Amino acid sequence: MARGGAAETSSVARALALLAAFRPRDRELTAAELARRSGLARSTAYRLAGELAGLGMLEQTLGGRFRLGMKLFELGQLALYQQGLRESASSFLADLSNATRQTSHLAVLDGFEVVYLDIIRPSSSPRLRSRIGGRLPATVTGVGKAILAFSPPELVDQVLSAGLPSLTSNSITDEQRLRAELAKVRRSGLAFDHQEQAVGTSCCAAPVFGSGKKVVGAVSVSGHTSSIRLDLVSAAVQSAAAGISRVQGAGNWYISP
Amino acid sequence: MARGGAAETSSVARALALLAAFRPRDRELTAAELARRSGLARSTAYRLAGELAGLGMLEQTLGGRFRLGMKLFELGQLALYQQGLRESASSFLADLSNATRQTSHLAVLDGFEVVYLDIIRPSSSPRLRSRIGGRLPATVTGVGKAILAFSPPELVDQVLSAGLPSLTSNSITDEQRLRAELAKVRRSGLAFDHQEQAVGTSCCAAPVFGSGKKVVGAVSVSGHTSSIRLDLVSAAVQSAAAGISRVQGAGNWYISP
DNA sequence: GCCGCCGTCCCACTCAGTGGGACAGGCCTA
DNA sequence: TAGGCCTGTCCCACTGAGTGGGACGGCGGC
Repeated sequence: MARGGAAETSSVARALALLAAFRPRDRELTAAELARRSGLARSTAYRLAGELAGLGMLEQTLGGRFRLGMKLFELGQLALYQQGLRESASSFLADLSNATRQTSHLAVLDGFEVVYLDIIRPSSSPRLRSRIGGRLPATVTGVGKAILAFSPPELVDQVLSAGLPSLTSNSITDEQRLRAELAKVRRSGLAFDHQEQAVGTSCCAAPVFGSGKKVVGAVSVSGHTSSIRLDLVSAAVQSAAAGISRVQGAGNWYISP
Repeated sequence: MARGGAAETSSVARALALLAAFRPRDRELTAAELARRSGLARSTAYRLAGELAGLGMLEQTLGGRFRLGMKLFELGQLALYQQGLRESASSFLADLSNATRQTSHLAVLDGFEVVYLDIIRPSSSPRLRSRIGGRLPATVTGVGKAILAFSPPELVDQVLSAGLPSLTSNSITDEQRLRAELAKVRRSGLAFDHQEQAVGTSCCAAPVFGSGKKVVGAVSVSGHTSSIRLDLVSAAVQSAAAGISRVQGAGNWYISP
């Protein structure tokens, strides 16, 4: 064999590089395009893609192009199901959206970023930029701050030392300010996002706890800054988070011990 | 190297065997359990699982056990997003559930089975057995029959020649009877499931078309046989399917050409 | 006509992946 | 307490599976 053009070595890493070559925009990619994006040799990419297609991880369309396969969706859904979080949260999220007439989110922390597990948007409400499965830096989102505030200090240190990204002029980029913010979140049980992730969007979030009172995620309600009253929705967000925590087996977590 | 215990050869196939070892029930598996289920050597399974964990496809919990990773969910969601179907269907599905007060489904065909892309259950409605990402034989479901009825004859022949599974005593197992049923579906634009997939559950489905008037999936409303009036929901199902088809770019598909 | 890019296939080389085995530790039952 | 069984974890010699360079024909634009 020979050295991979850039970095990857093992076969599985190469195969994953092919899958990771897909970005939200593109629906189908040619084998040559896959080779270019993954940095693999053309013939290798071609053969690997064919193999992945045989396994259902990719699908080959009539033009010989490739797109992400249904098996991938199936496995991903299984991953979610096994975490159990979304299942127990779904009805609470729906109630939350109905009551507030705003978009509600369920997210977990993965590395230094939050991943959205579920998003429920009332038909009346305008579409936001968030997407199920999408990810954002934890420090600029309400859900991220809600999770971090109740995470072990070592984790917070790691996240902070990785740098504080800035998505808008409101994003918190100062470490001390963020620590103070997290302390406030810890006291109130609520995290807010005042146009820190996107201009014109505000959000109110609360942490969700699992067994052992360990934080496992967060829920939020967000909407256009002009159309959402954070003070009015905060109680609903908090009670939804508490409800999900209860189902997750956290018992009565709030009202500081 | 040496022969795989059972069948698989390539590295990626081996890695996928590890992922496929997970079943809906189990949340976490030990490396040894993974080895047993996948038929791989213990040391191979151990190393591969570690590699997959490094890539985010698996997650390693404190006990050294493994579970499906968040990256998998992310990729699966991307696969769905790129198909575009669920996005455009979501509001129609929600309307459908609201209007009928029953569970609505969106499904596509994959091989000889249907895969559920989305399921919306009104909070009042009891939980059915269906699961997002779950699959069932096409011939015993309303959505499956709706899709098959408008699929190329060759595909129907393939599905039929693969055998007609029987999940309840109502499942159609006779090829001629199923062909007659599909013809009826083609005329009416509606497919029904009278306890053919599960005893006590009935369903009404309609096909969804994409560009070129090609069938791309189906929507359905289903509920407990005693609580659902199929004749009353059929119009709603049909109009929802038509709406999704319109958004998908199928134009006016119905009213036979 | 030429050029560039595509999908597809072949094949010799070689090193990455494989699995047998070893070791320590945990959890049973006896 | 001793024995058995099953873990997680690591090492390492062997080898065949995976790699990528290259070739071929077809397609589309200039």
